Amino acid sequence: MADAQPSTRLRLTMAAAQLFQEKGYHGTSVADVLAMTSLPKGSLYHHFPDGKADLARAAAKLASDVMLDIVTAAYEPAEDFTQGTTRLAEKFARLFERHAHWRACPVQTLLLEGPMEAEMAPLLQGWIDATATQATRLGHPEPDTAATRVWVTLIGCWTLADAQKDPAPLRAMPGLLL
Amino acid sequence: MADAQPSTRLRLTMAAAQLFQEKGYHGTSVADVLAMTSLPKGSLYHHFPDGKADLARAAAKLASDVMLDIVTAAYEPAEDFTQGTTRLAEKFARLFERHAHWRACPVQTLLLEGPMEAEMAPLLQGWIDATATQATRLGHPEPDTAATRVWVTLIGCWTLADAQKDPAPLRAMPGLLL
DNA sequence: CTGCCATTAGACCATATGGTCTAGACCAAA
DNA sequence: TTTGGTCTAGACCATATGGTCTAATGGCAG
Repeated sequence: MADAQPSTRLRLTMAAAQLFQEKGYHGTSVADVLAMTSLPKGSLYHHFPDGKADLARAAAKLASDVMLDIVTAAYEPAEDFTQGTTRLAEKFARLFERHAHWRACPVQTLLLEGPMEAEMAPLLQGWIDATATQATRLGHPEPDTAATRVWVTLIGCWTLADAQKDPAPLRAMPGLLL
Repeated sequence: MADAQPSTRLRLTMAAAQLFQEKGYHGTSVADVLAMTSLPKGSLYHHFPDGKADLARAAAKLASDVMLDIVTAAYEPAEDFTQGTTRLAEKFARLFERHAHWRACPVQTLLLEGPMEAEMAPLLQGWIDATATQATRLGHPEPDTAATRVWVTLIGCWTLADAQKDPAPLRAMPGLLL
């Protein structure tokens, strides 16, 4: 007891986020989402009248918010920007090790295929902006450039880690920025 | 007259490479490939008995070979490694501008979704190795590290460029390595 | 209790998709 | 010319998929 299950809408969104992250937009069927949540079709089309695309939007938003939380959690306790970046990379490396769907950046598949490629840019930019804010707070002289460098390198390392099925490139990432 | 169309097998492979690069494995149907080549189904399943997966393998190999050619063409005439890297980034930026399917790294979608994720790692590694060879030839002190850094940063910049629909991050990429 | 509304439930449908199969065209060797 | 193999052609099939529709269900305001 005390299950306190999240709302139906949130359950669908979370399952969808996980599946899209892992298998991409076209690789995930609405039946997959339904199976993972044990919910009937009616619920899905009630909460997301536009169906799969609608669900993908919500999932991307959710995933992006999680990313923002991770950025904050990484940099907030850090003493300087470099240390925060190292904490960030370590967090992603841990997630990579523990959960199959974290083997790829949450939004990468949705960015590459599927009907909402265009909507992904602001999300990615949001992560960069949040990182730049932290860089400013930590006294970095060029916050925007630094934040962009972090994310560009992070995404590249993530891709390499995915290919190698090994989080090592993620952990090596802060070293590449020096 | 002097059309000299490539073989049926090659036509299929090229079309598949382009479509997979653009829309991913699940986002591309065999009907799409057939439509692009104006070939009947029988030809496809004659040359690729295992169907779509078989075709994807050939397409990935072809795309990878093209990448290796581009690496060679970029570094061969260069005077030093940095100059070669700049030439490489510029080549991809040009392709990005001219062809829709070059908006993403050829192998990225196949790496993230589809049945042959595992087979992508050696291809990516091949590009890194080829780059390392060039780095050695050009007298770089740490060829392996340098080559890895180039590709990690390149892929990250490519992703950002895709999101922003602007090749600027690709052109800015060599500057990030200094 | 009653009526209303949001939600759940899942049968049902049209289409898209990957794949098979048989018939025939083409071509080179005998 | 015949024969045998390769390749083209596309009709055909089973299944998967996204989406619709109507019928319950449950809680809550009156």
